[in-house]
Amino acid sequence: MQNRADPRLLDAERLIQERLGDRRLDFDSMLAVSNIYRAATAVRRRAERGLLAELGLSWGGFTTLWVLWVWGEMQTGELAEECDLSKGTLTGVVKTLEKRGFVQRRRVDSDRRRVTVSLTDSGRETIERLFPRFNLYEGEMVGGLSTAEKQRLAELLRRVIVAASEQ
Amino acid sequence: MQNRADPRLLDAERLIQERLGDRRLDFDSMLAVSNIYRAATAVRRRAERGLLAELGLSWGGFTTLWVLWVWGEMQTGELAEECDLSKGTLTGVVKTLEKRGFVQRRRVDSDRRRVTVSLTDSGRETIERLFPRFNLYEGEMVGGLSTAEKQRLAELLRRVIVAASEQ
DNA sequence: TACTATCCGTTTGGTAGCAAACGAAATCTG
DNA sequence: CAGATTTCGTTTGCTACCAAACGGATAGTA
Repeated sequence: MQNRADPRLLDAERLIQERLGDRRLDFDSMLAVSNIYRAATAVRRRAERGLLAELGLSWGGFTTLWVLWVWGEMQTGELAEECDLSKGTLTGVVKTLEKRGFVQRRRVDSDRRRVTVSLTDSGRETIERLFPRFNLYEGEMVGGLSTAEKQRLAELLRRVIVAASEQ
Repeated sequence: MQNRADPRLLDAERLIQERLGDRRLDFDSMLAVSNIYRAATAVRRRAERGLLAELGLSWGGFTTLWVLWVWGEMQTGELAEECDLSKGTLTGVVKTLEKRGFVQRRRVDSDRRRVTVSLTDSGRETIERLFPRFNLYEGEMVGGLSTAEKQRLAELLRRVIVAASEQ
């Protein structure tokens, strides 16, 4: 365990250590997990406020456009999984994107339970204009890390994703 | 850039590389950021479904109880910042926790704009019983990592938090 | 004192997000 | 082919979450 006064820790982390220093708990895991969550929130907020708000897009809306751009027309279920959203949530997100004219729904003739979603021309233009800027934001947010560190970070997180997704 | 067929990548990462391999973009940053977000979602969902749902607590509700446990009675504004929530959101979360009998509000006499929040006995019992189990979950979710790797992960994320929180 | 500006927590209006229930469509079984 | 089961996407009911507007309270200024 690191020293309580370690200047590399965030203020909150130091305070927690002061308050709970004598309790028996897994500090390393706690700090790793809570920093994952804090980093995700910070990243999302920065992108939403600085970039996505211009177009009235939420993080989920942006992700959906991005996935459709990369994968092309998809069925709703697949799309939800790829966007890491429940299918119920995706219905709402797609509805919002449809209202904005970015995507369109199409019922599948061969199986009329199914619905596919695809980008409209406007949606494609939007994501093609937006993504390079988004990618610049991503670069800024991890800009303090070297290439090797970014890859290391991604790799460590990949293992957390796998472990946390089990069961 | 890593090889497209690199088996260490998640399926989605491979597909994205296949689709966008010839576009000019910052892949390392993209993978780092998107894995931060995916890991946070996975971690949150696992904790909510496996543990917090028992008590009808959301992630935000749990965080609030935890912060109050560590810091003691706090003013609303401070509490919101520490929980990484907007003050409007915190009002709602505290309202829910109050309904469940876990926290109580108190108006400050010396400045009647202010309100403090503190744990009730029931809230304290709840968090004291819950946190060790939560900490075990945290340990499982990063269980594939060595102690040094957990610390490394936390440290890398710390730098992302700082960079993404600027401005 | 009055008048302004600032500071706080809450409210408002909106989207996001989930689990569970639902209805329509397809598939399986006998 | 009829009835049961499974598989889809949507709807429902709820909490969470934010930004911005709001209203009461305090502090600053003349």
